[in-house]
Amino acid sequence: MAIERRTTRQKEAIKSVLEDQDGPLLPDDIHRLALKTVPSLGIATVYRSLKNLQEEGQVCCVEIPGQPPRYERADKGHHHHFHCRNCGEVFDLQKCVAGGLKSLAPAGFKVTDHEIILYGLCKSCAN
Amino acid sequence: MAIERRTTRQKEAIKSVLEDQDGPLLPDDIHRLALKTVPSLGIATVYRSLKNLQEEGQVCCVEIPGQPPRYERADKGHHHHFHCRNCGEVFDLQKCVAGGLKSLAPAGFKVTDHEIILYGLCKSCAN
DNA sequence: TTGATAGTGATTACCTTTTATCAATAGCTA
DNA sequence: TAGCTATTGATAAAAGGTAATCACTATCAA
Repeated sequence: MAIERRTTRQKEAIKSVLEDQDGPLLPDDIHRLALKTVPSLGIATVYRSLKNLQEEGQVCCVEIPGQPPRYERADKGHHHHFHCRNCGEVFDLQKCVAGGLKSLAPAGFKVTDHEIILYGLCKSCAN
Repeated sequence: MAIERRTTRQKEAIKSVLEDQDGPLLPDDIHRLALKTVPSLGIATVYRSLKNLQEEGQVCCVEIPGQPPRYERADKGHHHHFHCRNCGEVFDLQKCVAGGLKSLAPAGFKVTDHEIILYGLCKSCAN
């Protein structure tokens, strides 16, 4: 039988952080932000909750090459990311130029999926 | 003063593997392949050599999200990669549709660089 | 050929992120 | 409210990849 789920301040705080997010966050960022609501929150609970939220399909994982996984709400639809080389923050991009991408693959290859990451300087770091 | 570099069977074997490569390889792959030439080759030497070759600009690092770094020759020019979800192998793509990518970034952001990764099934795994 | 020393290989240590442990706490149902 | 048990938090420990150590080997200039 499925395990009974209980509502806790910790889970609510973590979900709230993810709902307010502007781009994908590191577990540590989520921890730091949720501590404002639940000062006793442990990092283990953050990892546990992220795992559960992922299984429930509420949260998805964003991976930037060479970096640990970040997490964001799963209801944002298809989009990609911008990684600032100065401050390290990751931002969502609004549109996707997926058209033409499949033509990049060699003959016989089946493309199901793609990832685009832009690098550079974010607005704050560019000035 | 710069450290004197010596030519060794180990380094030659590793360079040879990288020259024959068809796509980026994991340190472990390089080790396994180079063992055919130098049966005593240790993994530490592979890491050391890759570091040196990178510093010398002969080799560059390819990172696929959620995976350890792979290495390939640095003389291939700008290109991207295809990652097979079945066998895990990474293949080079020939062309790049970088045009229009910069328009994805929000106003004020400075794009210097980009990464495109296609996912799916390679020729062998697709049939 | 020889000697100084760069390179090697086996191993251990390391680093960072993530998971397991376990006693204590706190939701929730009856 | 009581009691069962899911959840928590602190901590230890795992996992994975990479770098450091160190005695030994092998390259290369003289």
